[in-house]
Amino acid sequence: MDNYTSVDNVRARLIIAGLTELEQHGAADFSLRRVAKEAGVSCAAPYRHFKDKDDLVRAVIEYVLEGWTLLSGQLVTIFASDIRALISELSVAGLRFWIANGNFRTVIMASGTLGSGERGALSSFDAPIKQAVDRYAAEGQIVDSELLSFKILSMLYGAIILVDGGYEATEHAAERLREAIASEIL
Amino acid sequence: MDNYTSVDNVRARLIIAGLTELEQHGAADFSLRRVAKEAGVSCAAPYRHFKDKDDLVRAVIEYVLEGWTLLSGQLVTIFASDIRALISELSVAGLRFWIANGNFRTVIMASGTLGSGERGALSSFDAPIKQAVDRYAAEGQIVDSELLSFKILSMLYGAIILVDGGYEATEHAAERLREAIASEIL
DNA sequence: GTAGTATGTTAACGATGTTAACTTGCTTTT
DNA sequence: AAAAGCAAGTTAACATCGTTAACATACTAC
Repeated sequence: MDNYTSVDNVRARLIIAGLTELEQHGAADFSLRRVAKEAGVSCAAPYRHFKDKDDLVRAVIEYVLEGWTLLSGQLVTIFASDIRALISELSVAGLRFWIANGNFRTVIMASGTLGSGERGALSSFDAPIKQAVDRYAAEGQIVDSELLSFKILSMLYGAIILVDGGYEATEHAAERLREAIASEIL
Repeated sequence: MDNYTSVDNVRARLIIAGLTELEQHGAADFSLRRVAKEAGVSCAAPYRHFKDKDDLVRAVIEYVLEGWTLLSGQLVTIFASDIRALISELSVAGLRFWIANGNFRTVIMASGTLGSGERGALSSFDAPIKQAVDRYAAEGQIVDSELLSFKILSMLYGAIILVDGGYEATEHAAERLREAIASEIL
C-alpha cells in the first residue's frame, strides 16, 4: 500500500501552518511556537524537520514559489507564439503574484532575514522573465538583452514596492507596468 | 547659557545607538535592550521617549532620511540648469544612498515592520525625484509625467532590490540605471 | 528479538518587549 | 521658602520567544 499520504505529515502541516502564520503576522512577528501549536505539535517538534526558524520560513517560501513556477509555466505555454505578449504578461502576473502574497515579499526581499538563499528564491522567480527577454533578443531584435532585462526586472520589483508603499493601486500599477514594458519592446 | 547640549541628551543617544544597532544587527535582530545598554541607560528608559520599539526605529529612519534630504537638496541646486542631468543624478544618488545604508531599506520597504508611516518615509525619499520629473514635463517636454515618474521610481526601487539580491553589483546597476533613464528622457 | 534510528514529548535556559511601582530632581505655585 | 507637580530615570516582574537537552516511543533492519 502506498504510504505517501503519511509521509512527513507533520512537516507538511508545519509548512502550511507557517504559511498562514506569515500571512497573518508577517515576517517580523513570525512565531515558531505558534506555528507548532497551529500544526498540533509541541513547540520543539519543528526542530526535527527544520534546522531553525529561518529554515522553516525558507521552506514556506519555497512552497509558495512553486505556485509561481506553475503559473509562469502556463503563461510561457499560452503565449509561446508571441514573445512580446509573454514578457508583458509574465511581468504583470509577477506583480499581481507578489501583491497577492503580501507578506512573502517582505521576507524574500529583506536580505538579512534569510541567510544567503534569498537570491536563490528571487532568481527562481525572475528566471522565466529573464529567459523570455533573452529569447526576444535572440529572435533577431536588435536590443541590449542585458539592459532590457535590467529595465523590466527593476520596473517589476520597483512597481511592487510602489504598490506596497501605497504610491499606487495594484491595478493602476499593473496597467502602468504594461504600458512601460510595451514601450520598451515595440 | 545655552542648554542646547543637554536637551534630550538621552533621546539623541538612543537614536544614534539605534542607528548602529540597525547597521550591525539588521531590522530582524534589532534589540531595544541592547540599544538602551549601548546608550548607557536602563532597558526601560527608552519608553520615556518612544512609545515602543517600532517608534524608536521610526525615529532612527527619520534621522537617516535627513541625510538624503540634505544630499538631494544639494543635487537640486547643483543641477538646477539641467533637469535631465538632475533626474539622472538624483536617481543614481538615491540608489547609492540605499545601498550604503544597507539595513534601512529593509525596514522601510517592509510594510509590516512600521505601522502606516512607511509611505511617509518612502515619499519623503522619492519626492525630489518626482518633483524633478514634474518640472521636466512642465518645461514643455511632451511626456506623460505620471508614467515617467512611475518608470523612473520603479526602476530605482527595483534596482535597489536587484543589487540587494545579488543580481548585479552596485556600480554596474548604477550605470545601467543611468543608461535606462537617459533613454527615457532624451 | 534486539539494536538503532526517526520523531515526538516535556522541561529548562537566556534574551526580548513591555509594564508597574518606585525614586529623584527640577519647576512652578502659593 | 515650602509644597505640589511633573519629567525622566531606576529596578523588578511578566509573558513570550528561539533553542537545546534529556527522555519516550514506535517503526525498521539485521
